[in-house]
Amino acid sequence: MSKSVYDSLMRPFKHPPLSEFVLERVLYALSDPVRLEIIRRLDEMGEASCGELDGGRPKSSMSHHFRVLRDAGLVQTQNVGTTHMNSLRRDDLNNRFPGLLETILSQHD
Amino acid sequence: MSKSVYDSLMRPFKHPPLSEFVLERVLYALSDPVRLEIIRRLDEMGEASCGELDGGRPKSSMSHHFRVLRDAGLVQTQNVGTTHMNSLRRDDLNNRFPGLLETILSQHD
DNA sequence: CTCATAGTTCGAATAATATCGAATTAACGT
DNA sequence: ACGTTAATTCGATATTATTCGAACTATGAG
Repeated sequence: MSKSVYDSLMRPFKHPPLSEFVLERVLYALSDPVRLEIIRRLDEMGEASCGELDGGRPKSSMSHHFRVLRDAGLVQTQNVGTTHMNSLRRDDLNNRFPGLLETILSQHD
Repeated sequence: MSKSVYDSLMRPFKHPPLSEFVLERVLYALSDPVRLEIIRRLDEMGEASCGELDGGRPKSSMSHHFRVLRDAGLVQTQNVGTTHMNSLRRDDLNNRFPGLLETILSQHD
């Protein structure tokens, strides 16, 4: 599911394995407006750096939110040069919680 | 959607209208293990009193959790005699957030 | 009317989160 | 090496939640 090819690039961050995904933690991570917005943008954009997604918010705040999202298994972050590229762990999420991500992302207003 | 017939029975509790449902609030309400369990039991049982769903937990704690669930629009509570009967606001939820409740309830482990 | 039952509300203690500046780390360009 | 950029970690503060006993409310039974 996760690409072992990229493992070395993702070393600095803990990306939990499927077996450690917890539904409550995923729902909690998505219950914050800032984090939900991050997920929506990543859904549209495919991938984005942290800087592209702050809405003028301090980096340290954003970093915190990204960590919550990573810990929940929603986002994976890989170092590419000096920036951190984030993307959704779509396949992993759909494998562990079928339909959940798509259903939440399909909600509007 | 909500039955006006029952309005008088539900007076003591504020049940938000569809227009006030907020996705983040719903996700937050479900991110607590106790509350998620309540929702799962209500899904199985159809309806239940508060007392039937406490797992030996204090009444005041349960009352708090039910309030969070009501405020999010997940649960409706009506006074019937001396007990409070709770049930899922299935139709309202499916109307406002199509598929969300079912998708979350279909997750296991 | 009195008592018991079912839940709520209040209040206080504890715990968990959020926010953000400052210091830190890492990788790149020159 | 040095400076720059990108983002994390640290630490402090503030906000918000959780928990639960005690007091309160409402309903029904006797």
